[in-house]
Amino acid sequence: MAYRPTEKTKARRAAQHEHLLRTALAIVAKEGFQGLTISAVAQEANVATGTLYKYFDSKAALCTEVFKLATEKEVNKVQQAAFPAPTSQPLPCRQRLINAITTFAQRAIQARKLAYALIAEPVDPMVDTQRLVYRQAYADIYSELIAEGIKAKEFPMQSPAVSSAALVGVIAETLIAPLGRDQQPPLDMEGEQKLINDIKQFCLRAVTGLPT
Amino acid sequence: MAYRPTEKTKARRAAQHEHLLRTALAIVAKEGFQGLTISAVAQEANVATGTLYKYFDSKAALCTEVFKLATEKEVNKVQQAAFPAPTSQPLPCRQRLINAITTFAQRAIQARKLAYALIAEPVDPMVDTQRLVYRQAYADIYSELIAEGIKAKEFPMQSPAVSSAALVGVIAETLIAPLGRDQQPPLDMEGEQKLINDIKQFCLRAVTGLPT
DNA sequence: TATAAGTGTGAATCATGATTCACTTTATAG
DNA sequence: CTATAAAGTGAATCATGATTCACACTTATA
Repeated sequence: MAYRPTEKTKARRAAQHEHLLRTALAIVAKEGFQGLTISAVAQEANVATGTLYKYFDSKAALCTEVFKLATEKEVNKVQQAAFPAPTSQPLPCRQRLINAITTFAQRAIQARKLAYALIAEPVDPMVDTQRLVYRQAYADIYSELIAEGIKAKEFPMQSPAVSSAALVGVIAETLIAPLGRDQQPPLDMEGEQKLINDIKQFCLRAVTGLPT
Repeated sequence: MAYRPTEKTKARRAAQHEHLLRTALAIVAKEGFQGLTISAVAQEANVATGTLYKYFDSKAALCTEVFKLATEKEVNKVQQAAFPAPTSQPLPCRQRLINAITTFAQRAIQARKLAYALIAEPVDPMVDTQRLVYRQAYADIYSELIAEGIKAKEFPMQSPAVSSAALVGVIAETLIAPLGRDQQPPLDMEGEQKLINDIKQFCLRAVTGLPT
């Protein structure tokens, strides 16, 4: 009689799903969540608006998936910086903290609009919930690193939960918020290095309790 | 011939303006900017929607005024904590920093919904611009205090602009963001003190570069 | 009291953008 | 080729909430 989904059609469906998702991500990276409308995605992806709804239950669902996609990659990079594959010569926590912050900062500056969208851009509450998860993912990395540093006596006693959230706040406010809001001219290379360095020093003092 | 505004009518107009503004503020304090709609304000204030437009050019203008009203009071309190009226025995910068942070934290916990609305709630871009001003007002206080502390050799060399923004970020992320998003049960008195203390320690280490 | 200007009204209108759905097209199995 | 299920279409519909405006009511001068 009839029709039955096959490997080929399943693959096509998955490919389309990915295509739409990446199109949406590109829009967010260029214009922020403000520019992420169903019709914009449809237009950019050369499909009709209705098609989007064959792949995503709602705009909220789409936003969530976009958020996840963007998040995973970024968080992974920072995770690797904080917890590198073990080598013969293990790095001290202090150095790994520096690496994590620098990695985050540099990637954020590279894709400032995206970083702003993920961290700070005002978005509707549905997406904001997802953002909480995202920030927590970062905080968890720092939290683990700080706990390790305390145990190793590298860092003084402190609440890893509070300190890690604080670090996320520092970075969000110093680095990302000013970048994204308006069209402030981008910093030159030199100013950028100085900014990252100032942030790094602040975070180090805060976590280590030592003058830098 | 004709009509001319008089003292009495001007006063009435000013009173009405204030009444509407305070009504709007009350809504924000209770429900956040999410609940701030023209019709909600009208209803609460017992006027028609059209009346709002006799007093405010647009919703954006109303939001801006609400923001300012709420802001000024809060910023003033912190300002006073950071720069108290000079006494015979001037306080060290370190202590004034502690006072400023504590003041902010306690007021935020008192009126958590309002604090969340002002600092972190996702709002439309028009209001977000105003928020930038608000955060900057806080940052300016810290910035001046830090600069003074550096000059007095209480604090090590650092960028006051970066450190002050970082402090705002710390407070926003650790204190306010977790409070406002969902309906997390409020902390008990003890947990609250511990949280404030952890934040205080973090900030002190960051600014002074000394173990606490 | 007559006239001009200001204030208040709230239903109607707009604007934006998500969501639906009747219909067309495409892919698969017999 | 034919029947069936899925994918794609896009104009029409909904939902939300800001904004307008023709009209009624008040207040201040002459």
